[in-house]
Amino acid sequence: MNDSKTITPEDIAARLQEYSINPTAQRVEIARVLFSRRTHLSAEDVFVLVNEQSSRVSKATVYNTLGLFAERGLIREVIADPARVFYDPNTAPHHHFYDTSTGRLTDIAADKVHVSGLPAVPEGMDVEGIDVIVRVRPASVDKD
Amino acid sequence: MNDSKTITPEDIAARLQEYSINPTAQRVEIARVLFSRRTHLSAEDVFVLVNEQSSRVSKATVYNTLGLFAERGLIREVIADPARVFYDPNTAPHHHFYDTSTGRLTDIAADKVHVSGLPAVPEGMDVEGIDVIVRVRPASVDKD
DNA sequence: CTTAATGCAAAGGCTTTGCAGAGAC
DNA sequence: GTCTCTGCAAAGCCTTTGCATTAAG
Repeated sequence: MNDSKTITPEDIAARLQEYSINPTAQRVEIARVLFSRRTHLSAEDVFVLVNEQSSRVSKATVYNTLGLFAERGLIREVIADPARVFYDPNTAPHHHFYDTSTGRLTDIAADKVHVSGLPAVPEGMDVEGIDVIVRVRPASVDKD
Repeated sequence: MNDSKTITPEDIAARLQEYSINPTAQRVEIARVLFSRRTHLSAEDVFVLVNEQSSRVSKATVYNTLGLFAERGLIREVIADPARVFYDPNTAPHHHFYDTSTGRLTDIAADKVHVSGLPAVPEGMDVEGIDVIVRVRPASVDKD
């Protein structure tokens, strides 16, 4: 329970273990990058940031680790950009603005948003989550 | 305005022209595939379906044409599956169930759904659309 | 003839995979 | 020593692009 901006490797390791993830050095580094920025990062972003810091982590490990984190529920995949997956360390329910001109994502706090009138899910299905993506673009000042 | 299931090439051509799209043979074929199925089709799906029918259309043309259609507003891109873009001939506001185990999309009529409490969009931005994607998975009967 | 669209194949970007080597206990 | 993780490089998809050919008026 550390709610300041300083996150220690031990905090990270503990968190990984809560999600049944063996906290290896690389995984801790990757998690640290994610949780210290608290933004939407692509695998490439993570790869760059991790290698900027201390350890060397290969691309394969970055991809595998992000997949593992997402599968275990430590982070969330955001599918909004057709070209790449973003990983979001914020697993609390929330939504996104997606700027179609730049591909940039911005958070929308979920407590402000209410989605009503959704039909029952198909038989035998469980809801995993609800993504609300508000697609925005620069106003028509500069449209072509 | 033809609301029966039979869509003639002339209907299609007229519709393309409403969207300032020059109705070539290939484009009409592609549009026909989309509007006669009224489902979410990937570029690959369209490619297969178009070539099953009459004319031969290359993959490049399928991709370029789908992009053109989407850009002009004739169809809508649905970004829900990290692996491929789906194209939706239904441009009326509506939402989707996304089965994460199969990648299949199902429509949710928009008139049933109400999204409230969205914050104002960032300065200088216009809302292009709101996507609500309800991610579902088979209930825990058969989980692994 | 002139302009626009098509098709082929190559290239490009993101992601996954196979397998050998390194690390942890 | 055994089991797991990591890293490299190759391969796999989906999609885009360059350019010559073809179609349209």
